[in-house]
Amino acid sequence: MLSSDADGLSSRGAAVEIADRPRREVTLADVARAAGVSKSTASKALRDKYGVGADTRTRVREVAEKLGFRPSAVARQLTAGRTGTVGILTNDLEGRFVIPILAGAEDALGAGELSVILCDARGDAIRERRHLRTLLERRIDGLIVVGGARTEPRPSLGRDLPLPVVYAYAPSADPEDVSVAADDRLGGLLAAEHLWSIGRRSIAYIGGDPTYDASRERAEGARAALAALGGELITAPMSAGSWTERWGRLATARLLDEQPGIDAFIAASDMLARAALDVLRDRRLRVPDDVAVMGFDNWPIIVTNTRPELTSVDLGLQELGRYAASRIFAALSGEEVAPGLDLRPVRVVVRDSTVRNDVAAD
Amino acid sequence: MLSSDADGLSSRGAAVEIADRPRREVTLADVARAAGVSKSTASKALRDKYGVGADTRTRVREVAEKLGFRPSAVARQLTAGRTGTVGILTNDLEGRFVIPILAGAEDALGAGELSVILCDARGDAIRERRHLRTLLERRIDGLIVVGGARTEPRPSLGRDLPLPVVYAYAPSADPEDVSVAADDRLGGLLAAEHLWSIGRRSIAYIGGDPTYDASRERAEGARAALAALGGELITAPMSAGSWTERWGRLATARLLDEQPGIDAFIAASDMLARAALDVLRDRRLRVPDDVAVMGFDNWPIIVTNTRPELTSVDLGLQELGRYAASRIFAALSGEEVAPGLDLRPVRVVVRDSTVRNDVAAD
DNA sequence: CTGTTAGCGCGTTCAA
DNA sequence: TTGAACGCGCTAACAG
Repeated sequence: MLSSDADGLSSRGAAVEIADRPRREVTLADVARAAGVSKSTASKALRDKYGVGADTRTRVREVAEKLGFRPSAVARQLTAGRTGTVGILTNDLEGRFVIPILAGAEDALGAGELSVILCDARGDAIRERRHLRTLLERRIDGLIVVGGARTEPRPSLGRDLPLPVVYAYAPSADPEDVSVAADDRLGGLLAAEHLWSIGRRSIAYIGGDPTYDASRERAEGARAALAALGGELITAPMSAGSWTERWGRLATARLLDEQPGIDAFIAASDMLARAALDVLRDRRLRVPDDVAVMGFDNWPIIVTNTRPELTSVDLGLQELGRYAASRIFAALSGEEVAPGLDLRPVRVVVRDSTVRNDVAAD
Repeated sequence: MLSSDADGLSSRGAAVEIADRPRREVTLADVARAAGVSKSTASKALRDKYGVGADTRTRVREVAEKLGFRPSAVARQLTAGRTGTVGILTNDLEGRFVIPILAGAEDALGAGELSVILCDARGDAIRERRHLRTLLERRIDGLIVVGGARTEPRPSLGRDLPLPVVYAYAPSADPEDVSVAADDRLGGLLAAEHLWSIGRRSIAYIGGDPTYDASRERAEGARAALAALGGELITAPMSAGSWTERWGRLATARLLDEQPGIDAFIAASDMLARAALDVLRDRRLRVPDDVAVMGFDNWPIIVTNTRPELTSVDLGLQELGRYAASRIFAALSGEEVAPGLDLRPVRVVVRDSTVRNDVAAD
């Protein structure tokens, strides 16, 4: 069922008036009347303001409690000028990258008493404008724009928005906007360093769709790290690359055939790494003994289900969401938030596919 | 960067007053003044109401446009009594089952001009109460409670909430509440019928964590279907079951060893099905020729990446979210929504792991 | 310490 | 066709 019925008030003055009204919320005036004080006194009493007698306060509170009074945030917002809401605008709600960011942001915002209004434009610019309009009319205090599948810069929503805006994951194309994103290049760099540190010297990269910046950045990072260490990154022509396991298997096989002696793979995603594991298994190559493998994303459901479990670069997306929220808070409290792209650190999570920790089961 | 600066208005009367105020939104009064009409006229003009001259209307609109007027939803809500918002309360935002439901609901609600306020209680009852309080104070028009990982009934939020509430995925324990969920039993039933229809007569079930209703319901459905067809479902003792691939491999191996002649597996999840595929592959059993395999969830990233691609039961979660939203709309428009659990249909998505469609690649 | 008054920004009577 | 006045629920400024 839906709407409930009246509450258990009664007693006191306005019995007749309230009794059986077709569903009205209990208002401050009701409380004040029932407590025999004025609205402003009731208001103060309920909010620990100075200037209210202790006895009055408790009486008002009891009455409010009994009546089931819920102060209307709407009314409060009208005078306060702030709504205590932050919009989160995304284009790919179903994508798995958006979720952790969203979760992190919601968590941080909620802890700061801000509610999240969620909008999914599903990649449609028209819908995006519509949602933006709605959000502005709702007088949100801040806005987080969460990029979808790709990390490429996205069009700015404009500089003249009357509120703090933070772009997360996919930065804004306008350098004057505030953007936060995961540092893919650093990820590649750390991955290569990790493999180097465990003695691998013949490290190959399995890229994803080469039109993705993320795939290229990760390769760049690895390449740079190895160059600094005196090594070199082995790559395959990636013109046909994609994010499918099918491609992962193909690329792995090709690399193994053409470049004998490979002792480690960096895959641009966990799915690709998993594909690599499958191929290595088929070829009776031991992981990590013969070949170490690591992926990107640290996607729990994948990395803990492969055999052996998969070392992976964690992009810290939840933390990214939290960080985006913190930028909003900063702006809201008057701080000057520096414009531009703020690249956030990532980290390598080591598992059995590069360093054996315990008995390999199965 | 954050708050922008003034807009390009100027001209007309109140130049001094507005000029450089510390960031005030353009209000209806501003528009009215600038257009030389009264507030009420401006209001009507902007909303196609009768009783406004055509020329007046266009003039007001031009002015509003130029001033960048955005009617405050907050103010409107105060008198309207409705806020045009729906709360979505979940306990497992990061879980992959919540997302499609959330996406479906957001889509349907957004199309109906309702905004979504998202709250994640992360399984904490205290936090849930707090969020609920906030939502009620924000005067949401409706509430959707989206269950997390498990499908078991959850505690009701109470019968006396002054708004329509719909529980999705995990129903409310109170039969007086409105609940919608995927029909797991039907899923098991359809799965078994599908396999039977392609000639399989020795069908085994790989369950997940046996403490999950979902795992048991699916088995029940399959068992019932086979019983009706004159068959019997082969199961393994599931006391040790879980949702990991590790368990999936174990269970598959055990079933194959103990029950020779199995020609089909129904796994309680796609991950488990994937594990089964791995074992079958290791044993050089052909899929689907020797053994057909199907999973549950129809999780895109998994089912399209296995070899062969995986037949799976789609729980229609996005549609479930949409349906939950529709229940809210119904209640909001005064319809009587029947209380109780409303089980929604699921469907089998056939792929190569049960019926070969095209050349097996790789 | 308490009560009265005046908005917040909009929509909606009801007169003019 | 237009405008003045009121109210939505609450808070903040002032009086008492």
